[in-house]
Amino acid sequence: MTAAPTLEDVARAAGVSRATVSRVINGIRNVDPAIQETVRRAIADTGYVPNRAARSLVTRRTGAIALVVSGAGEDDEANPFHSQVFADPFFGRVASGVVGFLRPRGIHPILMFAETDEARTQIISFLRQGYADGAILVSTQPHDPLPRLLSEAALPSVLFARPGEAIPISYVDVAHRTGAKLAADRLVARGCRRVATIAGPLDVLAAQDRLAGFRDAMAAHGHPYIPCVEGQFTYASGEAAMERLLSEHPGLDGVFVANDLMAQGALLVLRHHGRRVPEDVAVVGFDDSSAATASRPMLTTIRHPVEDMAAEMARLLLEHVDEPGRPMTSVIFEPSLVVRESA
Amino acid sequence: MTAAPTLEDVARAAGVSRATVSRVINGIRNVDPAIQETVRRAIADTGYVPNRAARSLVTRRTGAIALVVSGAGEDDEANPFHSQVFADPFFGRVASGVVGFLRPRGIHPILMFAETDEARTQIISFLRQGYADGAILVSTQPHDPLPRLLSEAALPSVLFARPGEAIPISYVDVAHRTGAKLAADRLVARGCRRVATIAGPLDVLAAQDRLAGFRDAMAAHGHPYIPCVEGQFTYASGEAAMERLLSEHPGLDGVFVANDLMAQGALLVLRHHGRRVPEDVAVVGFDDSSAATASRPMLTTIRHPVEDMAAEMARLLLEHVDEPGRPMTSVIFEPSLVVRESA
DNA sequence: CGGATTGTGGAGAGCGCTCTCCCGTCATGC
DNA sequence: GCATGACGGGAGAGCGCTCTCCACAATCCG
Repeated sequence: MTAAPTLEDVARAAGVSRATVSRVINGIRNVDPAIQETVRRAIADTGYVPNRAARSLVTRRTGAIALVVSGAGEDDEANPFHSQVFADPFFGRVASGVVGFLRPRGIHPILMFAETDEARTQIISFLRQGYADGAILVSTQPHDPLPRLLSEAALPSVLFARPGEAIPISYVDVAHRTGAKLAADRLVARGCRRVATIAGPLDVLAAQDRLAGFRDAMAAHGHPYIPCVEGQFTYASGEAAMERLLSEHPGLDGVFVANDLMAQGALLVLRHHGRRVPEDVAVVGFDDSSAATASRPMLTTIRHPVEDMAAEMARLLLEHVDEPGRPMTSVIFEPSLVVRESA
Repeated sequence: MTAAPTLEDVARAAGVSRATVSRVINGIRNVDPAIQETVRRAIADTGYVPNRAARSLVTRRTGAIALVVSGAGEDDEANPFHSQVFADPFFGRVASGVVGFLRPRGIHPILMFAETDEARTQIISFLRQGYADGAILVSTQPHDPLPRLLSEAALPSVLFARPGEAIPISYVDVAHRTGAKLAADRLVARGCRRVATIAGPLDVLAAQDRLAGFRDAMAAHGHPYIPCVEGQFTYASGEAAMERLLSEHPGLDGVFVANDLMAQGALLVLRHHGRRVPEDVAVVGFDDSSAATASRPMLTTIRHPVEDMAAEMARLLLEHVDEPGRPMTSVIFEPSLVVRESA
């Protein structure tokens, strides 16, 4: 195999200078149409393909972006973090949204996983080396250090969900309060009178917002006091919270659970106590995750427009890459109610 | 923000030449330990990170590889190809296997989708530009042109499954005949005496091998004639094939179906005809896809070691990248029987 | 009609790195 | 003793591209 043709070769074939060929390729400045035509033919004849490394070297752009999934799953040999991520339909929706936006623009995402501090450091180093121009970060961990690291390294990046600490970084999020209100409206519309809620860990912003939103909406419906038990967004904590709620408020007829996983646990406990769902107790979850359709009865829940949010992340990121000085932005999306069986 | 430090800066700080710093970083040739130490300190002090573009330019390596999913799904606005891919657990297993191998080596895959000829051409162009050193290709389409394009462009690549045409390209595959034999053994062991099979489209190699392997194994068990109906690997074709089989051989008591999707269709038809599975008719599928656990009764099926296969693809690819002249290789994996409810 | 302005192409300087030479310094062997 | 070679370091030539600067021609305006 002979060496790949370079700009120089094309220029020689077309009888022009290297600069002119570059201009034609990049469509920068005006070039005489006749010369353009000659150059294009020369490119086709030589089978020229621009060398990305050389271009990157001078433009300081790679034309690639990283899709980073950060979190702290129980990472072990048999079931590593990345495998858990792929098994989660949420990630599929994010990736699909990102790809949908980036692909028409000729950009392909680089997949990275950050489940340990070492991995996170490595990712920052990779980005600084210029493997990608920026990062789209999906964090499954409440106090992820990666947003801060990205921000400090001044790497263009966009997060899914508002960061826990106040970090100058762009993000997209869902209107948690509106979602909680949808849940409240649904429960009230079904005629629930004694409503309680299982909140997420209250050091997580999303959990705070969902609780506050739910309480506000219920208050507006004339229910100023809503019993609440805090959970940890896990299945087991959902069970425990439901047990407690049931023992303290045996007469309840409606529960808003701050995520589907806990709701799934709550459903099980309700059944053990002989409560029928939704006849005796209506349950509304949050997230529309796979747990929502996996549980019996299937969960009525609040759905994020994940694909749209992911596409918006990609759009924001490209803006930041193109215009480094640009101020940080956040875009909030409206969730919707998905009615299934549980409420 | 000041400009990122370069090798030159580090060299100056350490009081050595650029070449020496480069040698320390790349661990090439011997460098005096004292000088090494000085250089390392200088690197830490300056916060130096090598520039990938510059390195790529001279080494002609990117240190990145592409994970390409090619196919021809019904791609439309509402449900684009990439979204179908992410929804498929098979892809998740492949990606997970690839990532598991590549990540410890500091390599992150670039995700690419090729569902149209245009996309395929673009991918070849991307690879030729040096976005990645090679490609891992998972093709969901029997007569995919991409393997040939990759081979012709002399791009290091490894396929999942043997290509339809004879193309000089490395691949990993599963021993379809062995898998079919496992199915035959299972049916015979359950006492099935009147066994039939639903094959895949016989222009697909895998389908041919599964059929041939099944017939050979059944012949060895003393059943030289096995009725067969050809399907298209789709749910609907599985239904149609089962209908036909049942009408032509109403007394059958065992079916080997060449993939799970068709088996799922077959199961439904058997139920409609009042046959109990597995009591009246035992059914064995192939692939251990999500359809296997989604169907009722759950399918006994043949499982590929997908993660291992994917990791092997990555390993082979890196070999090809490191040693361009290396002959094409194929690695065949042994499938296993997963016993569930249907047989 | 002259000077200013605009439009178009070429020359050439790097971008930051690797890697081939080359040179000086020792240890080695006859 | 000196030729020989091994070893460790420096000098510098590019890798292929973009982009600034410059030259030149054509157009414009007063």
